[in-house]
Amino acid sequence: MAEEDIIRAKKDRLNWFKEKGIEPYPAKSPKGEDISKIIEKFQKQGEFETSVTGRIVALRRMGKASFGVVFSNFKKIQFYIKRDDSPENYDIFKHLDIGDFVFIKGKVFRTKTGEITVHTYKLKLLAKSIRVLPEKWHGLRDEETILRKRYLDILTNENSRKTFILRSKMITEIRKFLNERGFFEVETPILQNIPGGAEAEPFVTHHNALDMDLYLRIAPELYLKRLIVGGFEKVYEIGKNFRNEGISTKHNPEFTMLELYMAWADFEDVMDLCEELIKSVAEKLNVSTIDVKKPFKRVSILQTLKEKTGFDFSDGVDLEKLKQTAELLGVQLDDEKTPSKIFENVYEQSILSKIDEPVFLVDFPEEFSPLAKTYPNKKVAQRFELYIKKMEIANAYSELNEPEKQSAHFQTQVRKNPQKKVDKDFIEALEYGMPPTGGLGIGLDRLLMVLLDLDSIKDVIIFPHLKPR
RNA sequence: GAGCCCGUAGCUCAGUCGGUAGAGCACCGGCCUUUUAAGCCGGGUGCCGCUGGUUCGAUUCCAGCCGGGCUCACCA
Repeated sequence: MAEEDIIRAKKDRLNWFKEKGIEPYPAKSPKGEDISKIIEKFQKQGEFETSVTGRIVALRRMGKASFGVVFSNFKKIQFYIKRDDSPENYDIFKHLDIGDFVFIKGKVFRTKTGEITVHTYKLKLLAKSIRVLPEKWHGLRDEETILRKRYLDILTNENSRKTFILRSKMITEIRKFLNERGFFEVETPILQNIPGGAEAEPFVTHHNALDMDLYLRIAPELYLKRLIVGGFEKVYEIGKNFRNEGISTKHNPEFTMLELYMAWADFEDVMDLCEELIKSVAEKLNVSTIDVKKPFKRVSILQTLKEKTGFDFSDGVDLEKLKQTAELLGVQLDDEKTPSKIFENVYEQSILSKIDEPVFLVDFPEEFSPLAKTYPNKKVAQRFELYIKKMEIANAYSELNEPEKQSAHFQTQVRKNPQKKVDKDFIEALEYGMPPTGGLGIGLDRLLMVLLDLDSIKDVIIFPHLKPR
């Protein structure tokens, strides 16, 4: 039977209810007892009367008596219904389909094969389904359908469901961790006039009434630092960033970031906090992918390169020296690249390539870190990036709070890319004075990937971006 | 954006060295009052991703396109 015919058959049964004067999509719903509670209670006290609401996920009809399975709150319980108990109820039952939502009232008992079952004596339709759910045994396997029809994925695949439950728990635990330490949660603009705080291509949108283009934020950084200027000494934001670039197993055009800023702290204080935060979350989620006993490694990029090649970039980056470094280390450089890209390739291929465990890379050249403070008399940023399984998870600095220097860095960026604009308002905020501040950004999608040992960002984003069909 | 792989029924999957397809679940009809991947008897769903080409004949071979996966690039 073709899908169309199946849908027609289901609609026929839907109409049967209508013709009987039974509303197939009632607004009011009776409240059922939680399935896990029913099972618990039965194991303690034996038979009792109960009611359940849920979706029918299996039917075993046997003429004058039948079994089915209802599913609610991701728990299942079997029900039993017999014609002789109530021919009216049995008539309703005969017009139900897998996928329908029902209310069942009955007595909990144990069948002779040992299954805890609700012996139904009242049955009510709560919502009709007119489509075919994925197959009961294999569930939904097709990667594309899983992503496009996530509702069917979480309905049928327990692993997938668990991922998103853990995602929610992860974010809850992060909030708890930060709130307990006196951090203040804020929401800053997603629609921005000047997209700043990161090196990325923004999405452009348009405000009709003002007749002006706006940008979806690529980072909340510059706004959060304004709040430090304003006197909030520990602030954080959890929210989406939008970057108009390629999609991959590690990149979704919109992704969730945690950014936090704390006054009276530098990047090393933030490093301790970051490690503590991630270990605490790993413990709370009860995952074994992060060794919470072992301190995270700390590796200086510039020192390592100096040891390996003799080249020292702590007084600035020379493009020729950088290229020679790459060559010496056997780093593959495909085509024309920006110095910062070459540098990234160098440390990724020569330092990170062997390290799977969490590692803080420190000591980045100042010129690749326009928002970070440097060490005195050096061109080395006080910055770290946390890598786990070769994936960048976090990025942090001692925040640059010297307005002139920040302004100069912005102007350099504009010189390199005339599309960019200097955020003068941010500079002005710094001119009022910002205390010494440490800042941190953690990519939460990627953090979850690492915690759950998943290889694709699409597995941790409940509705990842896909091209329209 | 580039390379490689994939796309068969609503779902999970076979298959066709070129003669337009098949199994289980689901679905339809019948039997069945404690089943549980219920069972038994009968039914067989399909622009074989789309568009062209080669061919007497294409779901199969070839090309282009669409969608997905992986790798790379951009980036986080």
